[in-house]
Amino acid sequence: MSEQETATATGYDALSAEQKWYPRWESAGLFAPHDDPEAPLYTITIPPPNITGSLHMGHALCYSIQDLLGRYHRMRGHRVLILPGQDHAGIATQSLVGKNLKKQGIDPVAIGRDAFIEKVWEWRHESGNTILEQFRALGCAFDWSRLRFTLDEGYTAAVHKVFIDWFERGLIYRGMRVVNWDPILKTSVSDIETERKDIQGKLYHIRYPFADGGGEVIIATTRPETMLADVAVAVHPSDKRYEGLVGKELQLPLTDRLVPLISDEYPDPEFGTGAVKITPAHDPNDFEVGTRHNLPLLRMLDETGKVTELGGIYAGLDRSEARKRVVADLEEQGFLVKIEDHTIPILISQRSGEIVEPLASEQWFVNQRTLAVRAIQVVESGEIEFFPPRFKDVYLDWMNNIRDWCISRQLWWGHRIPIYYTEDGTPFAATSWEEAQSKAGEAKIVRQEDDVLDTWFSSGLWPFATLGWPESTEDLKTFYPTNVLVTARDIIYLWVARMIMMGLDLVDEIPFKHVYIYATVLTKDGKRMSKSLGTGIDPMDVISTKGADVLRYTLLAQTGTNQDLRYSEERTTDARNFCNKVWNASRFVAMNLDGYMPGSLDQLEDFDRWILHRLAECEKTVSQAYESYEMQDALGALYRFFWSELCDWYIEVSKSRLQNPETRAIPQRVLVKCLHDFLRMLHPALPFVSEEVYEMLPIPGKQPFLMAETWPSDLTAWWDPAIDAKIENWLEATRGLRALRAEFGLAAMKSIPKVYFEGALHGGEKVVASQAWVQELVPGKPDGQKFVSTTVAGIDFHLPLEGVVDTEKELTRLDREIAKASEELGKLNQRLQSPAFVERAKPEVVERERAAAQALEDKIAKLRERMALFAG
RNA sequence: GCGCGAUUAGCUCAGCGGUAGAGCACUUCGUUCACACCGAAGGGGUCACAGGUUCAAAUCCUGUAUCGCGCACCA
Repeated sequence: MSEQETATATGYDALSAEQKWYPRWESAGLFAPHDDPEAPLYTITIPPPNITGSLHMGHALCYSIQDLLGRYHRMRGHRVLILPGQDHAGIATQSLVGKNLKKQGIDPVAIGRDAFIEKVWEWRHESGNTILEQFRALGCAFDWSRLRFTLDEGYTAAVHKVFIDWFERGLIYRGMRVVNWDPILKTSVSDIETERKDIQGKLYHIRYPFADGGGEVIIATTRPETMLADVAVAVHPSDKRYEGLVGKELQLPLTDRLVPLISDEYPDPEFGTGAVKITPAHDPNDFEVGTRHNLPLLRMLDETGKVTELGGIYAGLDRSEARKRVVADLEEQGFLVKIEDHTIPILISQRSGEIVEPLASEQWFVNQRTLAVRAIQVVESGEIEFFPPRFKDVYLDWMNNIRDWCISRQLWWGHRIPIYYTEDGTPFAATSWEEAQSKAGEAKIVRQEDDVLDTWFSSGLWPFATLGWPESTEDLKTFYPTNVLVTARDIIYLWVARMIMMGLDLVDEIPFKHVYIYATVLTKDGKRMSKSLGTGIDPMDVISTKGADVLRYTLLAQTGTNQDLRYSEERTTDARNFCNKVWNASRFVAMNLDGYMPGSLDQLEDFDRWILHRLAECEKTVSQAYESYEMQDALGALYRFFWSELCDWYIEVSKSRLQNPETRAIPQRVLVKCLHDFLRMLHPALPFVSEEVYEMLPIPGKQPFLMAETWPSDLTAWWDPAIDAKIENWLEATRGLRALRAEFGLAAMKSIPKVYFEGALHGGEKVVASQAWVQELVPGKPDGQKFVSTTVAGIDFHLPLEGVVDTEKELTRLDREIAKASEELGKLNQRLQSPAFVERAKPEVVERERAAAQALEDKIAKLRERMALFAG
């Protein structure tokens, strides 16, 4: 499709409007919190995007929501702080800069740690702010004066303090554990940096003979090469097949090692032969078995994925080559029993694309068990609330089964672990070499720990370290705890849980009251957007061609407590049309304000009261929706109010009043009020178009910016269900009459002279006549003319037709109507004739059904009468 | 294997105990002085399936199926 985006003279030009407002808001100082100490507070510390990041659809949604919440609460008069910042993103940044250097022919390893880190800072200053600029384009009203970075000075001090504190409390320890090892990046990686995948692999069955020559045990493995580091074979204590054999020694093939047959709960007797080779250094389960049985820890792979000295003749081979050779040799020497096809689950490292190797290595850990206790409590008690609530269980489930957290990474970019070692390897935690030395006393400090901390360790401090913790700053005292954390569901464990634990432990208060988990943005086919498949849509393309409001509307109008939403091109058209409608209708109002005088809203007509009632209804829905993270309900209500109520009816009905200087004052005031309030309610979602329209209207008490306006507060006074019912009746009558016209080919808006009616319109004659394009609506029945009729909302309309009425056509129409009404009546009567219904249903329901049945009977009778007339 | 979500008009979704709704798409009509990025009218659904509760079920309960998402296991 050729998207000819040429704006017509009457079309809203989003792009130029959007460029205009952001700098104006910013220079007016609207992004920082005001300093009224009496005002309620509203704080969000935004999830810090990676410095390597650029805006994707998930971000666009996440930060639009936060901007919406900020703008909404700002209009509510709250003291709003939306604090932005960035994460240093250890692995992502290090591998990106490393790659860049290699492209320039520089070997990152060769230049050394300090020079490399300098290069990273250079990159960070030149290119690390992309996403912050994109937030501005999206319209995010964040307080840039408080921008934080997880590696800035104060933040680093906070990280050190936590580490030292926890180390000295014994919560942090160093130990040998099996971790996810990326052999390309040569570092441990967290679960979130890996992807689970099932691949078609093999299951190798290998014979391990007993050392005494008496028989054998057959084990099965998917990674045969790891046998080089086997230290035992385990069987389940209840497994009868191995009774009496436990304790005997097995000759480990291809080596000269003997390993014991041990008994442990871990093997599943149902699987394979029930015997499992135990390789503690290369499998987390085996590691635990090894610990239980005090088995040695042998490593047959080094940190680059090559076979170690332990592997003897295989030493130096790559892990995949080693597998081939081991299998070949096993086969040749008669140890290989069989090879089966087997689906095996593997972990792929996101950064390198390499298969993650479970590998034992020295790492630093946090024991989270004691930290978890309060973190569980505050969620169970509801002090912290999840939206949607179902994520509470997800969180609690993980917290209740919490494990130790591996916080060390073998990288250069990040917070270097503040541990210093003496000659004999004793670690001291300190903020500096000097401090460590003084803690060590006599012993001499000889080196600092090389590893850096997991990025989540520092981002876990985000809600308070950004506010100045550990210093007792004004910001910390004022803005902590924050109100809400808006984030994606895949980091509930890695980040949300950590912030809660850290906040409670370090600041002694919850970090936020609400956790809102937003929906995943999918493609129009409901698939995950994928960079490699090219199915991702760049939100910046949408912003630069259609505008940020369009992007925001498309996303926000589909999000609430759902878990996915589908992004599609078609929907951006809806958004554009809506912006255009808002702009055009407002322009129409602006053009019809000749002689406009602000003033009180008295001497209102029914229609004025009706639209004000609908406005009040709209406000109620919108504020409730904004408060409960149901953005789609808010946008739906705004759309309906504006398009289907204000434009389709109120403006149309008011046109004649607006043309007359005698009658125009009131509709002018009502229109200005409706637009004023509507724009205020729309602003949090679509800040640009609302601001642009606000500018062109002569609003009483107008502020320099819509953004600085307050939320409409006087609307409950206009609540009027009686008027609503009355007007709804007129509208229904109008629609019925229009339909009748259309049925007989009388084009819409083409005026016809006279229509008769029977029944009560309660003063709606003029409105119905004008909106159904009838010059005169007269009571009674036409005399001596051919006419057609309809009954709607309890009123009969008779439409005289000049010339010859198509008798056939009219009879068919009446017949169809009778059939329809009869069918409905049948259903109602069936219900009403059932004694159970009449006795047990609520009286008002029975009454309503009775009335409906009566109305249908009347209608059918009239239709029959007309048929008789026509037939005769 | 366990858990969570989804299943309603061609598409995207709302409704969550009282006669099936919206937007888009579709059909017909309309160059009307805010808007054709518009207006009017209209067609289109056994609410995944099977049981149950109830006077009444898209809506509550129990299963089943399909899709998606987690968690655990996988030698």
